[in-house]
Amino acid sequence: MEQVITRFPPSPTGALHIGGARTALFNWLFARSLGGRFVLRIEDTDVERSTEESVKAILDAMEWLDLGWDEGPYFQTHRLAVYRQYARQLLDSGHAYWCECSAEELEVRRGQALAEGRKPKYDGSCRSKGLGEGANRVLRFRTPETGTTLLRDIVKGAIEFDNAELDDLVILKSDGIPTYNFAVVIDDITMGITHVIRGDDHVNNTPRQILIYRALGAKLPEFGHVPMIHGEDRSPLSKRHGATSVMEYKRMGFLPEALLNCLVRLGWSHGDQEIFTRDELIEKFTLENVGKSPSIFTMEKLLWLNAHYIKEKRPEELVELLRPFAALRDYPHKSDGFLAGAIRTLQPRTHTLVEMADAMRFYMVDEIQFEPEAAVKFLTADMREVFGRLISELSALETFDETSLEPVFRTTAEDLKVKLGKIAQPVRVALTGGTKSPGLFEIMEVLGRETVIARLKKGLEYIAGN
RNA sequence: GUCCCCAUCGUCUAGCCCGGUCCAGGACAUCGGCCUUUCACGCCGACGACACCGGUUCAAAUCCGGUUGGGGACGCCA
Repeated sequence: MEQVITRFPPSPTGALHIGGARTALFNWLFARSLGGRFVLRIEDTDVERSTEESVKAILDAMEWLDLGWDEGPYFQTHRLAVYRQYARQLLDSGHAYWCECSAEELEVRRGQALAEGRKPKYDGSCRSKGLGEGANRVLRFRTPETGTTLLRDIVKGAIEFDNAELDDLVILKSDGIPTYNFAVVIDDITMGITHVIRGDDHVNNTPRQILIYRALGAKLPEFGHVPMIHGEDRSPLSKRHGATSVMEYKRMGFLPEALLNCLVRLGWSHGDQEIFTRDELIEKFTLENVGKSPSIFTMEKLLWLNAHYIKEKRPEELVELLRPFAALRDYPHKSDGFLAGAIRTLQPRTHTLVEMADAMRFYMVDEIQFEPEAAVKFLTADMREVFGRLISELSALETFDETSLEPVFRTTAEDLKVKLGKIAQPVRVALTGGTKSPGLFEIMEVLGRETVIARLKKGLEYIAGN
């Protein structure tokens, strides 16, 4: 069987967004699952809007998501000679002709047609003029005026188009640069693409592209049009829906595996399974299980998935991942071992790396701030005795860890005839500044005896000062 | 306007192709409970959907037609 080759062809007019990332993911998964190749191609024929920065941003995002490509990145602007050669072939075989209608003129005609409720298609006025190449002329494809073109789509099924609905599309602009519909076909042919997996906003382009394949006598690839991703208002995801760029999710503290897992489940499913490892996805992904209807992207499940992956990570890995987020805060330097210990206690209770970086504040700073309300409520005079007793017990403790700490608190509580819960909250406030935190004993083990005692004394000072 | 696509809980979806096992299953979110030194995690439970109308059939979420709703395309953008 012939080797599968898929491609992801972003146009570098902005960052890699959620929708594009999912398309890339599907192509990547499809190729990987079948032992095929995955090609990255930059569609930069829109010279006006394409930028270097966008190229870099897209590559960075692909890298962050770890969607590696086997070929490319190819740039369409580097392949102009190839397109011209095929355009020539089309011209020579009578499948294309030069057109002298100006862009302005066409704009007017289009406006009129729309206003009159007609389909705004090119009227074919230069079709039989037999024009040659010249300044300000574009090359148009001669679309058959009758008949139908059938698209057998892997996800949508068979779709038939009336050729009469199509018009003579421009394939070479007046500056000699190919248009999208032409360049894609030539690239997909010459790069040996076997499966074109893309957003279903392209289904209407497909019959035009199929016609070009035919005119060139080229073999058709398989097509799979996946539904688009929408925002909560059911319109296609765009800037006004908030974060749409992949890298924004990185900045918000999401893990790539969580984003990927979230994206793959938008439109695709494998029974009731929600969590997939990369290998599982490669093993289980099929185009047949891609749905036909558009889906809405929300952060709810992403947050849950991210929390899940954070819980699963080794604390040591999280130390690395957290570094850039910690650097954004005024934290003093701490050893990796200390960091790993702190992180381990935070893992079950944070959804994002940003949350975690914030939550670890009390581990990091030398002087913690008491939340006023918490201090007033828990750092009360009756805690004097408790704290005093704790400080001396703790100082005398041989080993200072979770298991040795617990009995100290239990016996102290018993001796002083109070419930453990009664002394836990005040200690928590003294240690962390607030009323919510990881388990008391795990915190203490991470913080270490010295810091714990120092903070208990600070608590005592606060009590004395009131 | 013309053409194309889509339609199951608030959201992501299973089931639909090959009608009965579905008074529709899972997950997220929400609410309640358990666990518990707080907050979480975890566990248990609740809420909650086949867009509508008609047809075919002994039987329809599943097949057919229409309606409505949503989306896409109609560029010398991609």
